[in-house]
Amino acid sequence: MTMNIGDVSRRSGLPAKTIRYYEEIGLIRPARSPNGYRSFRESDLHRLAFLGRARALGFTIEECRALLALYQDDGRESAQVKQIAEGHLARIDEKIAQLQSMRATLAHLVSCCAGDDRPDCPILDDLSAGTGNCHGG
Amino acid sequence: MTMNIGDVSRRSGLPAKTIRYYEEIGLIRPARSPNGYRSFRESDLHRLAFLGRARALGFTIEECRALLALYQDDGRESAQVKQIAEGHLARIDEKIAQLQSMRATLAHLVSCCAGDDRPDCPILDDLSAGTGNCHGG
DNA sequence: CTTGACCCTCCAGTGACTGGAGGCCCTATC
DNA sequence: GATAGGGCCTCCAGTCACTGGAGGGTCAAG
Repeated sequence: MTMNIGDVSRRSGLPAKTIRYYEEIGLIRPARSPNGYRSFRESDLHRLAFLGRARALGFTIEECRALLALYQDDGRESAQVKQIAEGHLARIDEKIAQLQSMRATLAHLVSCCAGDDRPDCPILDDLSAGTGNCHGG
Repeated sequence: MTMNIGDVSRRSGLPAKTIRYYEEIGLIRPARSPNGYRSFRESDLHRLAFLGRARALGFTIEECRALLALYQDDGRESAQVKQIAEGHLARIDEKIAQLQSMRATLAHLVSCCAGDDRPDCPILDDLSAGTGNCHGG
């Protein structure tokens, strides 16, 4: 009927530690067996799976909390959900842009570095001087 | 001749807190004035600028430590530097791929959501069921 | 002599877990 | 009845790279 933490861990793919943590911060409220063990129902598992997917999409814990609340709320407006998702999407785009900028600089420096047994290194030169370019420039 | 922390902060662009932290973890070793203030030389500032640029490229603190050590080491081989940079580049590529995958899923879901005052929401449907698709395919 | 800007140390918090110590519960086996 | 094992519990500490704040000393100007 109900499951122990190991069962929901296997079925949700979330580590038991993470599930305990989610309870601690109030994302789930599993019942307790007389022996003190957490006792999960299917609805708890469903909630955990929801959380696992939302986290896998990169939503923060607080966004997950908000999404869960909207999910439970029959009077929600889909605009509220969309707003959270769009905000997150914008954050992702920012991060991608930042990483791509790093990547470009770094790839250029790497391509300039001989990578042999001599000490000359355009990577260190750039970090040292901040010129931002090497021979291939 | 020497600078206080506020000066190097302005000239390096790093917050004073960060500079103190870098000292605490042994990345820099500024001298001290009789009054207890940190007393930075140009060489300290140079080191901090190096750190700032390396961090801006996303290197971890430990990688920065290794890069600084190589920078100081006349007997280095550029291959050592290149290896660190290539490792970091690979990590960046991984992160970009992961973010782009998230982005694709999320953008699709967002495009499927009406974002109006009705409760129906393909984003929540997906998080709830994990189907990974909505009407638009 | 006071104001204000600057500097100091130490402690706590961030996000989202993760690892580990120390100990209880339950089933199976000898 | 003792023991071995696996699973569960709580609580504390650590991760990464800072960041914020309390509480207090230092210094130049007016």
